[in-house]
Amino acid sequence: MRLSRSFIPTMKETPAEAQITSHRLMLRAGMVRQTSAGIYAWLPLGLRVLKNIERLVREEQDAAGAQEVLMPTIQPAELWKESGRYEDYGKEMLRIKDRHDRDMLYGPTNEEMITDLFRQSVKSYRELPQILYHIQWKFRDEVRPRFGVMRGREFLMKDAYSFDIDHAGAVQSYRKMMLAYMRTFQRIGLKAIPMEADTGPIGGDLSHEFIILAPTGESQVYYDATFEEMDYLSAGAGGFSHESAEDLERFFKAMTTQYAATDEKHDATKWAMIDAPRKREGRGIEVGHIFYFGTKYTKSMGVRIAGADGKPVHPEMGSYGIGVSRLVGAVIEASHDEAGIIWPDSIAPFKAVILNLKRGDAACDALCEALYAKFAGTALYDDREDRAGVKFADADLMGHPWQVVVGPRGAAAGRVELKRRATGERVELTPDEALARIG
RNA sequence: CGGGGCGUGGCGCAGCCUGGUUAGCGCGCGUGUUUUGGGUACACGAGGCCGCCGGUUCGAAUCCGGCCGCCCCGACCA
Repeated sequence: MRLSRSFIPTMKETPAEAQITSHRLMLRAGMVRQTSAGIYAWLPLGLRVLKNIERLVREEQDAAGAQEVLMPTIQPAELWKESGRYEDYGKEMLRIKDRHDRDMLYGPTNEEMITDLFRQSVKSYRELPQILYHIQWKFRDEVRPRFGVMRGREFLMKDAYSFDIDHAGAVQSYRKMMLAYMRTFQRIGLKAIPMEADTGPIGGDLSHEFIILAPTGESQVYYDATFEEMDYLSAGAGGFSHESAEDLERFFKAMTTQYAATDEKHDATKWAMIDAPRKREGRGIEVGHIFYFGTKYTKSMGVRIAGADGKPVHPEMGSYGIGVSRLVGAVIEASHDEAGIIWPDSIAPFKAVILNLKRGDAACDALCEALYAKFAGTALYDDREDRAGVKFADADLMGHPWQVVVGPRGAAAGRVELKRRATGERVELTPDEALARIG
């Protein structure tokens, strides 16, 4: 994309409504614009990041054996009346009426709907286990939306639902999802820690929230450094496979025996027993939450399937959420500096930005065009007629992992400068060397 | 939902208390000159229902009332 032709409205100053870092940077970098309290429009740069996170989440869900579906945003109230949550959910649920005066709602979550879909088709234990997920916009009419996309009323969420014939199977599904989550967060470039959580309105008796560390987090968290040292992506010895019950068991044990707690569940006595150098504490942002809730919905909604002995059984369920749009803000909270955002390579909107420091200079223009063509759409080309300083500042602000700086001096000699955003390190290279380095 | 604050060109703000010419400043935007590796300088220019409705007044951005919107702190949440 050529910056001169793009819709990426960067700003030098921060709009007054934005207080926390990620919100300020997202507005300044031209990623989003607010349309109402807690409701945002995603502009090209922000949407690219959102899509990248969505892609990683999808890949890991698929790898764990979950199947993607897409449920509607608007749901009939009947399903919620059936489960009993139509009354329980309160004002957070946006209730609407259609032209026939039927009660509808904008989905805040999808347990009821997925359970309805399941009961329509699944009749036998032979068809289990099943894990279904979708990535869809949700609406929760928060009393007080804040922190930009991290606490919006409308948000993009990946929610998965597992169906198993018995408790043992449900636990297995739960562990699979937990592993998928740790892999997902690692790929996004985050250190996420699973912490035991209350189950809240969704109900159930086994639940973990996934928390990443960032100074602006909403709650105080404590955990053992072991979590940071683990590699959830490696396949060999020490790694974990979704397919192996032993691996999942070992993985789950590792996740639940090391100390990790939010301030609500913090146990000062246990904490005191941990070696000081292994203690990690700070503010945390919740980026995912998983629940096992057994037969809560299959009972209330009358779901029965044939068990092995031919007798009817209520399947056991779990649900698994990742705040996809929240992650965009959360990553920025965890990865930025004075100058702006620092994108992890895996979710960056562009691999690199090409800075043409002197548009109109034949050597610069030619070199930039050649580079831009080689990137084949994966780089942003700053071809604006602005001063070098403006381009440097915007490049840092937008946070591209690599900056390929093309100035008249270097261009004449066939050289460019490659800057790594995260470290600030710069090297002079030939264009081909730079391309190879970026990969 | 309790407490606090704010709404003035795209962004950041001043003006309001003490009503009175064409509503001002910085940034950004346009044109030109200048500068040419970290938000250059100068000149000229475009751009405003002063959140909305009503009231007071000869006269309202300014005073009064109502409404709407947004932000922050707290209680609550992916």
